[in-house]
Amino acid sequence: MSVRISDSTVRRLSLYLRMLRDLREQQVALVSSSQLAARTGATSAQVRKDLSLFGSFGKRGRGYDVDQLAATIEDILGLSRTWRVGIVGVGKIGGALLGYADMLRRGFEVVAAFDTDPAKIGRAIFGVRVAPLADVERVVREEDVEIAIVATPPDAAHDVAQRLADAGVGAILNFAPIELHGIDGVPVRTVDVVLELEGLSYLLSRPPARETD
Amino acid sequence: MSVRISDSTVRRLSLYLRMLRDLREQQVALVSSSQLAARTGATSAQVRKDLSLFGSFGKRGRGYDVDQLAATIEDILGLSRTWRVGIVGVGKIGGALLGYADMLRRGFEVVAAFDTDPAKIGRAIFGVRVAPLADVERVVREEDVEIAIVATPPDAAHDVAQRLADAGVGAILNFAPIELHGIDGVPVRTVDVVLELEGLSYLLSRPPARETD
DNA sequence: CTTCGCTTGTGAATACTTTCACAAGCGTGC
DNA sequence: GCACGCTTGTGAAAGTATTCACAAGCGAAG
Repeated sequence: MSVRISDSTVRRLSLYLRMLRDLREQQVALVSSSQLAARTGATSAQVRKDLSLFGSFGKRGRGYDVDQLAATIEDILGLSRTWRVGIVGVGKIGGALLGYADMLRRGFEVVAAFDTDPAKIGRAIFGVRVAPLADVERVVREEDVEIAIVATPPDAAHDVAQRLADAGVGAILNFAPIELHGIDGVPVRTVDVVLELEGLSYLLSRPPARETD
Repeated sequence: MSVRISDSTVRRLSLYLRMLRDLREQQVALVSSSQLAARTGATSAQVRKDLSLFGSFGKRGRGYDVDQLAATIEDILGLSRTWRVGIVGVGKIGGALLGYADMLRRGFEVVAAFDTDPAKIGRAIFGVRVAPLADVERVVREEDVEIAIVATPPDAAHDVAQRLADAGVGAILNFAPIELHGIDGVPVRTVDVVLELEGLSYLLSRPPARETD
């Protein structure tokens, strides 16, 4: 039965879920696909198609039950639990992520942090003690780190990612400006701020699309 | 002549460019589409197709001239110049971006920063003086901010983005965990760390794809 | 000057995503 | 219990993106 679900569908599911949680908080009971679409930048047909890939959750003529749909998407995305996250590299970006309260609120708890800088090792930052990178294998095992965030300089990133994969981490979120691939069978996603800026640069450099053309 | 260029193509062009700049530094003169593909996670056919959208830059039998192709892609992406960037919200993430040296090295200079916190206003962080958010219109004009980074709490983000657009900013990179749309004709990209983590959570929650299935 | 190895550029084919459009169905009101 | 307004679920159509596969062409070697 299981179809391959595209990345963009998963991304949209996250957005739907975020909106559903808001609605849940506001005690709204029902929501239609077009309401979901309006605030997530999708179309109503897309919302329905996305959801239909996993089952039939709505009531014709009424819409979707907010509580139930939220719970369903949480299940689909694996968000009915808290994930244990480790951060490698407690520099500017790694440090900012360590203290990013939204992560914990949304189900990702930072349980370990690593660095090579002796000035940082041993200190606790936002309640997490920074361990030496050398101990990464042991700490990943002991703390049961499931998802790792790589926030090292680019030249260290590939090596670190491979060590994390070998140590048993299940997925990696990479902030180093380098393409990480061929890391075992561990999925890697890269967040690259400058890449995003370059995309905007491209748009700004095009002759602005005028109506009359 | 101008075709619509997809987002993914632009993204890949950025990756090619990054690799070409490395090669340029190492004095490599020529590169083939398959070499470009290998380190960027694309296929060689895709590299050639991407480039062919803009013209014919290679030499059959030899590959692409590194210097010339780098310059061409820089032109396409609008990266032969430095862009003036403003950051709104000097919290953990905004502050980290302020000091992110890679941005400047790759052509994005932070020329303005804003916050509402009186403790931060007036202080210079990484050489940039923090202005009160109230002055955003004036400072954007005076400093000629072309691209703005929104790193405010989510409930302030939409408002801030609209003010930036009205003040003449040409593009927005949003770090607030909220979908920003309907901001005039100004392109907006959102970087959402938790969204990426949720995507990984989905992958980790699927029954691992085995060969024998 | 010709052959050979290699690589580009690109139509055609395939795969994937999104949009369309409408029958099916739910619940309210009469 | 019937009709009506509204919304889902979904095949089919349209639109995009990627991969295939090969002729065209470059340069080196002989």
